[in-house]
Amino acid sequence: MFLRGFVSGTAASTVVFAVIYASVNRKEIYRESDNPSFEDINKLERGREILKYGFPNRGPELMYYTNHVLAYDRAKRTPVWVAEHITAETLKGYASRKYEKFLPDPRIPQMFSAQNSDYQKSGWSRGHMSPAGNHKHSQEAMKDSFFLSNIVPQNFENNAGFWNRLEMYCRDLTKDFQSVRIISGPLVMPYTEEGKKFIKYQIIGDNEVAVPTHLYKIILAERKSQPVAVGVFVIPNQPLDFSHHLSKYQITLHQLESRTGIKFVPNLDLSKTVNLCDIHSCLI
DNA sequence: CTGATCATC
DNA sequence: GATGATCAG
Repeated sequence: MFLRGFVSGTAASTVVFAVIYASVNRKEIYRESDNPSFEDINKLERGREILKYGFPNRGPELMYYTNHVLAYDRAKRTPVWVAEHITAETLKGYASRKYEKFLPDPRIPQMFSAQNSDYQKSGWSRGHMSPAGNHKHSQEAMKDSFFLSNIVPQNFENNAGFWNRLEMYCRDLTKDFQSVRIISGPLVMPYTEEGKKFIKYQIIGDNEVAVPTHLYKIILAERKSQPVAVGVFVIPNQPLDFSHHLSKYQITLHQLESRTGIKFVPNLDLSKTVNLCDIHSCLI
């Protein structure tokens, strides 16, 4: 079974603590800024003068929806990451995707937003990060999931196949765990050429939506209010044979952090290679 | 479940 | 262009 290797992985516990401590750490930062020193006040006032007429604010603010939260990448016109929380209860219901269609997110300024026309005839399908199937308890929640802010250009066969199986696996986890939290997103991985590293990715449509080279999911399950299992998946955005072993697709926590914007605890060893699961045994 | 596409109004 | 039926993995 999937679960065995899943729970026992050493990287698993590392990421559990990383996710949990991230929020604690932010509170400490806020506490410091509540009581700034004189030097900090001088910097703040000087900074306000420097930035008097504005500045390019590229820090993605969190966007909250009925049943998911995301950070949006205005340059790539895709989410940076999408977070969700599912339980056996929230997966029940009769909400259906037949009532919904993909729409540009009205909360994203048009010049930074993807349009359906970008995807049509691009060769890439519109792939949910927070899946429609995770919002069956609420038609409104499902409607939110069809905003293009939750969508990434994804290989069609991968979307209907391997990625779909991974989403099904996440839902299955709620049978064994009281609660499952999932962070999903697109990833552009570098390649090496003549000893140098490069990043290259396709852009589609008039709005130049970025096609990721990979997709990832970070899964944290919970039992008796304790996180007891976690998995990190990084899979290429291409047709995948279910029987193929993905051990070669390894990634360090540092790479994951720098490419996704997800923040891990400061004292974590980010050079540690994440132990990717043996997908073959996972999904059967 | 995951999607696109085509006929129809 | 919107909608619903149909098709495919």
